[in-house]
Amino acid sequence: MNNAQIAAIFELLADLLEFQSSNPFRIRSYRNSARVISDLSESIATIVAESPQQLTKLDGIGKSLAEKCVTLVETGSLPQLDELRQKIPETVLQLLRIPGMGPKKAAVLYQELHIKSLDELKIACETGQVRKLSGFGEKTEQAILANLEFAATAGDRIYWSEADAVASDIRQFLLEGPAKLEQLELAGSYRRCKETIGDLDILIVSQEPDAVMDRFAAYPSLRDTIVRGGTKMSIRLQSGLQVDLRLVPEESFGAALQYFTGSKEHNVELRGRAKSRGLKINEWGVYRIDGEEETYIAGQTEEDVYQTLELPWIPPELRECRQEFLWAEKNNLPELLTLSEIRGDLHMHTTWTDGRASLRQMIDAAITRGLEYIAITDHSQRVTMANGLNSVRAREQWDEIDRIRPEFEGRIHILKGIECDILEKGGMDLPDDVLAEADWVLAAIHYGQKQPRQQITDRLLGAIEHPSVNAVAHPTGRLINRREAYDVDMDAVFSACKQHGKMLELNANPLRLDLHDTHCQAAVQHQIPIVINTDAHSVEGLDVMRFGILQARRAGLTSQHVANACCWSDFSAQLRA
DNA sequence: GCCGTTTTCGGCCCGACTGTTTTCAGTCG
Repeated sequence: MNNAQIAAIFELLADLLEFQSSNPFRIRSYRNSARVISDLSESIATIVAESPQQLTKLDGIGKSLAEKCVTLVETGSLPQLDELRQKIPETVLQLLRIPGMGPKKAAVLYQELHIKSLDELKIACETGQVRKLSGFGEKTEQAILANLEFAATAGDRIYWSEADAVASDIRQFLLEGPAKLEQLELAGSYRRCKETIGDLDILIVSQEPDAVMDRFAAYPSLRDTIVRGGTKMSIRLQSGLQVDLRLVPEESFGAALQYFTGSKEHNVELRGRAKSRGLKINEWGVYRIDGEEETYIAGQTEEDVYQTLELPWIPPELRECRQEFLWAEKNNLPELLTLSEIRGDLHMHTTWTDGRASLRQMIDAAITRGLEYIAITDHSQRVTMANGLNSVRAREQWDEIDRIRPEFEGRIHILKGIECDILEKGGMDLPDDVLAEADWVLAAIHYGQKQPRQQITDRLLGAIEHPSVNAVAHPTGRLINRREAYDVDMDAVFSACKQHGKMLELNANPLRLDLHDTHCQAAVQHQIPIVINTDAHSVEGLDVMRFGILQARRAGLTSQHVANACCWSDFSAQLRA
């Protein structure tokens, strides 16, 4: 049983306990542990095998949850979970996905009307049974009917890049409205630059709140208004995306921005720290508590809020309650990587295989984007679908690069590269003598992704040990929201990269973002250089670099950790070494 | 269920909005 599976079981337990209206803090413990376990780069199974007492050293995992981890690893099941499943059919959890439907209401529906699915709920609403229940009314019944269709998709998160496009559009729409806005900022997971976004949060300071909300209500792709109060309004777009808008006073803007940026876990930690100092933090500001008296002491800027806890401002990308408080306490926050620090891009395709732009077009586009060096890395022959290069064509392409290099002398350095497949049976897709002629070799798995853990791991280790390979491309193979990562022992991959001096790619494609941020952190701990590449299949594809940068920032990476943030002379020296 | 320089019990972040209620519970973020 791997970490993701254990985390999923703890999440399910939390859902089932919530449905039973168990102690909310107990539920939170399960959710916390799920988060900690899925963020962990070490495998729980390995810890259980080697030294199970280490489990309780993990933040948020105590005696009880540690025992459950051991049981799960050793038996693959959990008696407590089986018992709960006996009592509550898992399908009733669907009810919780309806906006406005929480555990209390869902439990009443299940207990009073024996409703176990969305279909049954629809019939009960249409026949007017729901309104008769205590605590329910006609409006609730109508709201359930109106929200039922969202239940199927609720919880679906969109890519950060998509959210960014929507956010920019709404921002512009609001700024162009008649109401004067003194401040406008997007908060939430969008501001933290998470891989995927559940909804958008907008904070505004304005003297004309009604006019702002009227403008918001007139947004062209609005589908309906969910709530509208004095300071808060929520809408749903036609795409299903929810957008929350909040109006805050000037003196609260920083506190609100901090609060609504989250993460929840970061805020819980922050408020705990405030409490121990006799302070209280909410979205309106920081208050000193003196008996019954509450005195506002800060809140206009985020810096002010952190300052009251003697902490420096923490970049939003780091606010996940991982290491940021430890860094901040020592005034040792990393100087996070920026796009302008990137000097090279070492993974891109051309019309020689499945790229849409020619070799020259890609080179020109890289120059336009200010890159100092690039590697042309078309697919190898195994990727037949993409017209992958065999030995002959690979050498032809490299000869072509040799021929045109002088034209670009002094403008850009071009590496003769290849994205060479790691074959299903193990080994590289091109002969050693061919690979030895390349300047830069990426090793990648495209086939046999469903193989068992040991087989995938062995294939990767074989590639890492190969003398011509420089880096592993998209090391886990996951596609966000579409395909799970293949099952691989990342600890073994890290050790092998460290031992053989190889790099790991952070693929900047917003669908991939592979390595995961926690893997990047683990790689840094192993002193493995990260190389952030676009994997561009077109000229425009080179522009996804910025998404890779955001991922790197969330991992706490600085230019020191990233190989292609080096200038050409340092990078080429590193290659020769 | 976790945690501890208020340490083995008693806390655990906090406020807005809605609908169903006559003062508040449930939900959400």
